[in-house]
Amino acid sequence: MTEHAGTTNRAATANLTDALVELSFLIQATLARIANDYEVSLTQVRLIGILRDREPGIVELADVLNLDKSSVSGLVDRAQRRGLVERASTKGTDGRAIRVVLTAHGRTMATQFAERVAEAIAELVKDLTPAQRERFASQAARIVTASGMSRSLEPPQTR
Amino acid sequence: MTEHAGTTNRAATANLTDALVELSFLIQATLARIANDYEVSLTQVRLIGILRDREPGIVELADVLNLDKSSVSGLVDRAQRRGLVERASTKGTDGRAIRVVLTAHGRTMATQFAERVAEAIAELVKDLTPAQRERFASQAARIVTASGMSRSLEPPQTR
DNA sequence: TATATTAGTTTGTATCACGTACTACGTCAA
DNA sequence: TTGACGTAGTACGTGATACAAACTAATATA
Repeated sequence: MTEHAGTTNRAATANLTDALVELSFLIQATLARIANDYEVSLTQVRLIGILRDREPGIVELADVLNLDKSSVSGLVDRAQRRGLVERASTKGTDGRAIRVVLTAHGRTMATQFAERVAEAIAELVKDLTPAQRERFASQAARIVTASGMSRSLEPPQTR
Repeated sequence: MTEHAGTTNRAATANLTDALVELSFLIQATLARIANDYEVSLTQVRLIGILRDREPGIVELADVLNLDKSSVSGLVDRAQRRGLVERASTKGTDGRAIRVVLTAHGRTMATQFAERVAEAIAELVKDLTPAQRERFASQAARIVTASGMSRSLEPPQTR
């Protein structure tokens, strides 16, 4: 039995599963490779990506990254040791809370990183026609939003 | 300027990048969540996925997983400690080499895992029509094969 | 045979993620 | 006001992951 249009059977599901899982590994490997060029981990990249348009506290970061706050505390420690972020005080509002802020160096890296990722992704999809690319992107976006996922690398609209 | 058909500009690239990166995080999170139900790591799952239709040595595994062989050695150690895999001798052909083989328990887990992943992915794409799903899967597959990636979770056809 | 290569392990280092326990600050109610 | 509770963040211990470098043992090759 070959795969023809409209089959919602087991074979089609397996194809879809394989394709999406493999695609996700491919994207992650791409991100990891670029992160490696900058000698930071993928998690560090997610961190500075989030910080591009926010100045969250540890708990808020833990929520966005879906990590325990103790994990984030250490994560910020290491990013700080590398000069990517700083802990800034909340201006008198709350004596416990801090804000995690990008340094100039961290901001530069975040920007460069985003560019390199965009290039790498563009290279991956170069065989698709622009129309196919657009459909593909919009369906991917639809799947993501339908899942109610919190965004991670490129936090979208600021509003 | 809004995004209309056929724009190959910066905005469209950013959309595509975001969508694919976020989709990859979504899929990975899905895999990680299921792996967590079985109290194994995502890497362990990749390992037993590969072993479903092969009996590779450490170096071959390192190649497929894109890890250092020393990493794989430890990975297999831990999987072995959990009764998922075993180190079997190559039958006299090469005194140095071993084969990494699934145990019955490991095989059961690999099968169950694959089923649960398929269900979860199907749930993610439930809003797309079958035709859209098919197109989406085939384009994803096209991207993966064009990249020359080695597969990781569901090693494809044995033929 | 002597040398080089290969398969795999071991050791040391760094990161990551978790849970628990702890400190310090805030909030709320009696 | 003060005492109980909740919250933000850190510290510590554990286990997994990944790497590089050094090592052993077996195999290839000159």
